[in-house]
Amino acid sequence: MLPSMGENPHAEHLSELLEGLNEPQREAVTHGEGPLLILAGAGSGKTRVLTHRIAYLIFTDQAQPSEILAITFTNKAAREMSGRVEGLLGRRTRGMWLMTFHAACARILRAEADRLGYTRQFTIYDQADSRRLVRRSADAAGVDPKRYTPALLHNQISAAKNRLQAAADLRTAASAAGSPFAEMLADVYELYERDLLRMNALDFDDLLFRAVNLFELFGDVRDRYRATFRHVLVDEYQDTNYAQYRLLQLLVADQPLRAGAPASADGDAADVDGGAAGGYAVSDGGAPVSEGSAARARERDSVPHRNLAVVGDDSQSIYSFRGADVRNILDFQEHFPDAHVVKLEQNYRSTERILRAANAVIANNRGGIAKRLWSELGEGDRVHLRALDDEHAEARFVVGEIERLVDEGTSRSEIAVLYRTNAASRVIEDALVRREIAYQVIGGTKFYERAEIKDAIAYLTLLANPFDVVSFTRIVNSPRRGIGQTSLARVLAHANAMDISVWQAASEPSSIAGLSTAAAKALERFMATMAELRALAGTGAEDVGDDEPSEFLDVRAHGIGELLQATLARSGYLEALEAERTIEAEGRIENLEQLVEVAREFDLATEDGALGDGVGALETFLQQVALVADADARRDDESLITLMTLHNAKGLEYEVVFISGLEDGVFPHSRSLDEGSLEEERRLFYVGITRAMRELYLSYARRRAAFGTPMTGVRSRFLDEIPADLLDEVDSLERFRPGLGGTFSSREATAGGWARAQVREGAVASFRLGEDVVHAAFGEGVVTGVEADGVIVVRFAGDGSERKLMAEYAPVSRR
DNA sequence: ATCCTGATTTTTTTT
DNA sequence: AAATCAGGAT
Repeated sequence: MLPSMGENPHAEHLSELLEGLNEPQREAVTHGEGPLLILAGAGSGKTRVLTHRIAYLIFTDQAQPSEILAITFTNKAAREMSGRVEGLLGRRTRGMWLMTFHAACARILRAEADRLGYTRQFTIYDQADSRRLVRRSADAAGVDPKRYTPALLHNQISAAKNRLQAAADLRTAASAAGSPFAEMLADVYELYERDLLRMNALDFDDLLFRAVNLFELFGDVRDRYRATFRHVLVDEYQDTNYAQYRLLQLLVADQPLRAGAPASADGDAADVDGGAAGGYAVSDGGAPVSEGSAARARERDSVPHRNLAVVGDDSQSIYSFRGADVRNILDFQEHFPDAHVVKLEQNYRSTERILRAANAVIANNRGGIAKRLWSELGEGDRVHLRALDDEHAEARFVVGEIERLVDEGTSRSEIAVLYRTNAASRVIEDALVRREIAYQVIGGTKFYERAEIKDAIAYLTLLANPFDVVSFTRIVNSPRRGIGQTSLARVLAHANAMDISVWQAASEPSSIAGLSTAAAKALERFMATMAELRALAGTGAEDVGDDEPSEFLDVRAHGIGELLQATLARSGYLEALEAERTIEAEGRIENLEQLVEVAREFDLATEDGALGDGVGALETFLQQVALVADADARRDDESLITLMTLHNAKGLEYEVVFISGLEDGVFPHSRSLDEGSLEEERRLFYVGITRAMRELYLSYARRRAAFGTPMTGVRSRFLDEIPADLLDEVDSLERFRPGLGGTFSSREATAGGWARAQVREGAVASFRLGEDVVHAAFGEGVVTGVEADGVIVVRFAGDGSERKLMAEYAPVSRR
């Protein structure tokens, strides 16, 4: 299978490519056809292996760039990998698909939208948009929003989608189980789905779900992509969910190999929507296949090639809350019995002591694939552990230590402070500001989630997709135009009744029943502005509201930057902000200017027709904006300390790492204790530890304010899992160990933060199967399972949900 | 329709 | 402590 190096024109590249790789790395890079599982411990050079493998496939002529689909989880990772592949290949990366799951699916769906009953201008709703829509659906279904919050309902729907369950599947299951909660959920899900389709919109989960639908319903489409992507590579495979697994399955293999897939993955295919199979012309133009490779692809048959290379580390699986399933990586060899397996255990990042701490911590998890990280970087310093009086003292300690390190010559860009929840950044920020140390916070309040940015985007979105009710609702009265709740409701009702787009309904205010003259006039002015902008965007308004897919807006003539600027000016949005004359408004204006700048950059970057796929520039821009997380905006600025959550830190490395808030209830988080997902918290700790190259600082506070009220806390149980000889624990006097004469034991005191208040003292945790229990938050229930480690499974009467609880710590008792 | 005020709630983690 | 929400006044 391997071409001999002598005949290969790239021979010198090849040896260069393999130089400096260790044995298992080289094995992974040079693996030929067929499934490949790369178990890559933290810091073991997995990105290197992935990028070199891509280059190797191309140099050995096993694949053209356009035949490679490389998938990451974040845009940042995609960009990084793209840069590195370019470094190896030069310009030969053109045509390669190197992007996130969501971006790849969005691109495919844009090209094939008509097959599923959408137009190519479909909107992508982020979580906030989706939630707003769920709220409306729940409202329409008569659900009490107090009892079932839109957030809870959306989570349930999202989870269902990640399991590839459509509303109809939930309905079937609900009837079978006779659960009123499930019936209600199915109601909301149905309404939500109907609205999404009507608005020509997809939520995040739909991107995956609909892509799977597409491949399942249309074999020809699936075959086309299957033939196109001869090699599929996936990074962070431990974080894939069922939908992603299924998608890969469809791309590289024939049958679903996993038995016992959650519920009926087949039932939903028919459910996509009424119009799905309804005779849309098969589009040929949208196929993302370049001329040459298309020809080559056609020569090959569509027999699944099984060329799937996945890289991951089960010990770093930390996204189960969003549907990720570690089993995907654990069972890879069952899914692909002929898989070649490579283990990367040599770590090139951290000193020995840090790795020993990490190994010791993760050893407390059961199951998983045995790995033992080692490095040649020497012993290194011990892990620093500090106990502080409260969170302010902790922040001062962290900042003081940062000042010392910087004085000694450490670059600020080499220092990161990690915490469990976004809210925890505030105290540390305060301390940094006080000492005048520049920093950046990754994640948290996101640029693209700011109201003014979302407003601006909504304007553009409505121009592209006249069906988008969410965007319309958002901007119709922003800035204030005198179109309030009542008028808005009338417009929406009218659009609904007449079965026309909101745009069309709003364009003729006179025909809307019950609309006040003032409101009608305001609406008329608003729509005149929008029509103007739409004309500026390069399209007549005549196709708006038709069910026929409209042509893409041609903004090429002006550019999106200009369109955006015109939008902000003519809508009166900027004017309204300027009139406020507040510092806050000034900040908003600055943000908007930044967004215009982003749009201009986009215009420049796509000037040379790099857009491809025959997709409109505006759609592409909006899609790009919808799919970027703020974590991508990390700057490698020399002068900034970096603050972020542990989740955001995955994949990164720093010379010096602080992990703060190591208290039970904070980390591990109280909520995860309730749900019995302690092992995932431990993996998160493992991820945090392994970010550190040289120095690792762990800290906790004995007292910490939760919701404004101070609470006493206990140091994290995870700290006791690190062998004492690895620790440098200066504050030994105040250090507390259970059973050594402390005033409380870790059994009585518990979960920090608000959960602590719910805990009764001395509740001895022993529950039996079938016992009736009552929980402080979830109400009455019955024990349906008793697991190891004091974990019990309880089915609650209230909502029929089944939850795993830590009997010892959850506020649950016999009744 | 909009603004003000007091009450209530918030803290996982994110593509 | 801060942000969001509900209800009532303007």
